[in-house]
Amino acid sequence: MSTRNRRPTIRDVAAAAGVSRGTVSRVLNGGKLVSPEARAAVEAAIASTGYVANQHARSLATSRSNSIAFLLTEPQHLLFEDPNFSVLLRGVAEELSGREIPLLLMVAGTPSEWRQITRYVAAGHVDGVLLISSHRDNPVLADLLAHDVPVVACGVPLGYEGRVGYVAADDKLGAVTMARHLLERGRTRIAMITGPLDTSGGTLRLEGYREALGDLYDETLVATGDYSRESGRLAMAELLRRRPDLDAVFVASDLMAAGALATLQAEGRRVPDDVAVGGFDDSGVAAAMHPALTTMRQPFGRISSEMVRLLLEVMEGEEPAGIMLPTSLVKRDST
Amino acid sequence: MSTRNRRPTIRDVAAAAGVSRGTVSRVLNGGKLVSPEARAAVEAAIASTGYVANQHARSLATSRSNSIAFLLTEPQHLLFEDPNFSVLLRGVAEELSGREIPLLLMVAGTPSEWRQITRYVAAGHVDGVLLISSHRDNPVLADLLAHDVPVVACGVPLGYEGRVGYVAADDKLGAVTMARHLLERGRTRIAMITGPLDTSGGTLRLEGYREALGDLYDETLVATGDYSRESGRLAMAELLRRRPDLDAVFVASDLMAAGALATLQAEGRRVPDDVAVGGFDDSGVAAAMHPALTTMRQPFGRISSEMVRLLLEVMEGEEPAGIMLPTSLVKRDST
DNA sequence: CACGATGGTGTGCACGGTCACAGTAGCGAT
DNA sequence: ATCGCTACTGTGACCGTGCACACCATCGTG
Repeated sequence: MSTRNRRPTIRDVAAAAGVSRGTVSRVLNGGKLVSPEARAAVEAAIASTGYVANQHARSLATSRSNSIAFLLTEPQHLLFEDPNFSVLLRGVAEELSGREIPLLLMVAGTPSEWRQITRYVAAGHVDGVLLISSHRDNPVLADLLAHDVPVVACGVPLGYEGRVGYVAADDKLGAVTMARHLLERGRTRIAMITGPLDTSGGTLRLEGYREALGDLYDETLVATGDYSRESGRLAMAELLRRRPDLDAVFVASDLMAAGALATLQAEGRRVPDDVAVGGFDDSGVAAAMHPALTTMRQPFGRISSEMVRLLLEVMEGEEPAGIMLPTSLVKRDST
Repeated sequence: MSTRNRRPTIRDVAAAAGVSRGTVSRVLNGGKLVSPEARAAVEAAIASTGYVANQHARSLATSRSNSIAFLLTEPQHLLFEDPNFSVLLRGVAEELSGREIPLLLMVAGTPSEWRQITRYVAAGHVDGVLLISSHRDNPVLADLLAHDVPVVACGVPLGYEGRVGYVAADDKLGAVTMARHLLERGRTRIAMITGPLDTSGGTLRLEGYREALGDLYDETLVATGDYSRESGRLAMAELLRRRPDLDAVFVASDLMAAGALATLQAEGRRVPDDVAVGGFDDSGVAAAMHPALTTMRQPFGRISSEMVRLLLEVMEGEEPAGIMLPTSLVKRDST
């Protein structure tokens, strides 16, 4: 007399409600062609039997999985270090939890994992993909598009504009804003530590900085990092070697800014008196730094919710749109 | 002449290989009763057709989903702030990526989400659950066990020892180690900022501290936080008010230690000269703090890989085991 | 030579849904 | 009375697998 008989199926519900499977199915899928009495009976039967639809059977019949993937095509250590990923992930999970759409987390850091994931996704195991931070030479995006998989990218997808939906912060304008802010503070030898230049965020922030600086721009003021704290530390050291006279630095991520700040302080530069430091992201570390970091806030909450919304639209057959969200300057103590 | 006909099925493969569906199925599932020629033919056919098994059909037939869930039963903002979660998540994803087992991320911070998730999991949509940080009053664990869902918890599951598998760092011994380290440094008025006391990590670290202090223990030296940076800041302020004479503080997480450090510095206490600070976790912020934080390293990599290994075992029908992993003291500049 | 093992293979059914289609009842209009 | 229309309901086929079972050679053995 175990209660571990069998999960109730749609047939059990139909029997309990005195209707047919078809009617139960219609109730489940919100069809309008159901009489009020039948609907009530079915709903009562569902409650009394404790019925929960079998997603696998449903997927088999409809060939839709009703799930989406959060795909990270970065070496794993970046998920580990960069807080932005987890912030995005959180936003997406939150946005999705109300909609009963399961979220699959996929991390593919190596070419062999790229192939594996592509195969898996192309096989129809997920209905759509939220693609995070794809470098330009990464073939995953092209493969997904070739298989008609709905994709929404985070950040402008270099080389695929118009063919794939995306949500991005306005990196260029943000960089312009920060650079102008530093100029207004009276700084004239403003260095920059960029992100990887094969990503849209990396290049666009550099572009904005360059544009805002105008004649003050000089390539000896620019060093490149990879968004890790350590790379910020190294890039700052390199910049100080090349341009000991610099009086400000715009760092393309808060985490790199933390590294840069450590270098500056180790070298005895006072921040912001000797060198002003501006970051990008407004991640958790920004406010906790000493001095607290002036930075450009990215609207991560909106980015993730818009990504989800857009992906669902694309999955419905809409044309992929591109959404650009504004960043905002958060003034603290480092500038 | 579109290539968008239809995904190849096991029948297509069978036809291409000149064998029956059954034989293809046997090859796919590693059955031994297949002749070498048939196996070779099937493998060639799989390659030429680009066949990928339909997971939904397979799950329907076997009533196993071949996926596991990473279930976070915390208010969402903690995922946002606490870096340990993402470190664990990364470890789990890494461990799983080699095994072709998809990982579902579920976040359930409210009672209504708990019910929803429980329903979903109990309906058989995942084969097992990695449960992260369940507070004692959380009914999710009990519900999952009641539905015979294989579960492995992170940290000792208070009240369920023996009934559910778990992987934990040795919190108590770690706390003893840190407390002794502070004693060896000659400190005698050692305060503690604990984690939430309805979690095993929270109580066990307090126990270890208390045991190591012996006669030096005094309840005015203890304040409670919730693992957030802000709570560390507040708890430290409270401790300084109660015991301005304290000369060391053991903080139950690095993030809270960062908050505590900020308070200490704001109050003009020199670290470590006036007050030594010890953390717990060895998360990314520890080495980046000023001064760099002495802390207990938790073996997150091993924790996540052992959790996965253990869960797979339980899913195979093994009895749930408990695994305790050692922590290690990382001496830096704050003690 | 009959026989039972043994290794290999093909086939029907079940898994739990969805969906197209056929069917029915009620009702107003012709 | 017949017809067509509308609102609803039931049914069978099908989605792509795995699995139990039946079957078929082959071969060594008594």
